Amino acid sequence: MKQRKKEPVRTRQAILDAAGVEFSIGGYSGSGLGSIVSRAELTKGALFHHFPDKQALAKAWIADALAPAMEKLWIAPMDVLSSLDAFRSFCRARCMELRPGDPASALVSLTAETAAAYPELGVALEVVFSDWRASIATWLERGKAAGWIHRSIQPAVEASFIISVFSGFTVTTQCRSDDSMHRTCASALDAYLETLRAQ
Amino acid sequence: MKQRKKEPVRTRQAILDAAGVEFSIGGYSGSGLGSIVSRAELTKGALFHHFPDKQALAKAWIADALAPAMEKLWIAPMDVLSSLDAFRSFCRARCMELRPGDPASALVSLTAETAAAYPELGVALEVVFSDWRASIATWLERGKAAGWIHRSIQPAVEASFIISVFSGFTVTTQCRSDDSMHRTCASALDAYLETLRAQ
DNA sequence: AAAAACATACCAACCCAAAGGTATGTTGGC
DNA sequence: GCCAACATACCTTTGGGTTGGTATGTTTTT
Repeated sequence: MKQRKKEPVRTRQAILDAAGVEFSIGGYSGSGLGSIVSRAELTKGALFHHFPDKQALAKAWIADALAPAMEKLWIAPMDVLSSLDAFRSFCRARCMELRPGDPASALVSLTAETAAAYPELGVALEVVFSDWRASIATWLERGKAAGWIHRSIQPAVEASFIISVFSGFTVTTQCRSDDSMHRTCASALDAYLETLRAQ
Repeated sequence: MKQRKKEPVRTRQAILDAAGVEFSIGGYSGSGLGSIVSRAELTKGALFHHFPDKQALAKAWIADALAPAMEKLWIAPMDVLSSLDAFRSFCRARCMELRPGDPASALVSLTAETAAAYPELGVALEVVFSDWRASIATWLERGKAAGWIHRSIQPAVEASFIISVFSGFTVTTQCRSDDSMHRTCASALDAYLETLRAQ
């Protein structure tokens, strides 16, 4: 029996990575465990050693891969944005990159697909949304305190709105292969963000 | 053999209805043809007589059920909205009703799930989006001409944005069972729409 | 008008591949 | 030696899809 070197953490990560690719393309129901393990060049034995079942795998992926990816690409960079214009160009950049591989796109697609049928996954995904939302709310708070965000803005409500806008973009841009829709979305968001400016 | 009375159109519709329920809950990959026909109290024979395969069934449902439903609930009512305030309360109402059964919710969820993996379905869904977008753009045009929408607004861009906002709402409201998120979304959209007002 | 001929609508049973998951190994490493 | 970390083989169910037939209309013929 051809047995590979034993590297549990590496193996686990390989499975999560493969699962991520499959989930991002085919969604949850559309991704078979067979495709996942073969993509990772492993076997079901390895998979079921690390995860009790498919849903647990998905939850682990959400918590251990998707959430960190969101943190890295969409949340952490906001810490250094100290003006509305900086935020706007940040949003524009994220916007133009919205494609199936992007963590935000995966987050949204998976939520849309599974939240109704698999409440447990919905909860796990909501956690990620929640962090995202909170980070934007915090940023808005900072902006209000520093004076570059209008006083009338309610950070919590506004953050929910912005999250929804990005979520919507990931859906509406999904049908088009060219990036005309991406540009339109980026422009529209840009125009909208201008309304947050302190006068 | 127990054979029901032959009512092809009724049968076809029953299958489409059942498919709609299943798709709205479990998505495309998550819905089996078995569940669909059993829900319709029919058999696979009936299904495959009316539709060549699963994808064709989905496409037929999109064109013959989803699109009309969108037209009826989200598009046609806009014809009689002759002020920004009327539009705002219309949007608020649609917003509060955003749940898995709503056509917009199904449209968004299915798009998020299938657009990447099943381009043909993506095209069919894009058609629905396109009509929706066009109707809002037209409404904005009317508003500009009549003077209750600000001159600087670009109807096409703005329409895309509004569609995205609704799409995003269907996703972000999906995890929560209570309607707190619905209210937040409705309020945020309401505040946003105010910025379209002619001064 | 009735019967024969044809076409449509549907059912029951089956097929095979793939699904998620289990049981039973081996093997590397402390 | 022993247990964690894998591999192999298999099991059961469900997936989409087919097959062959039968009941029901509809049309044609006489």
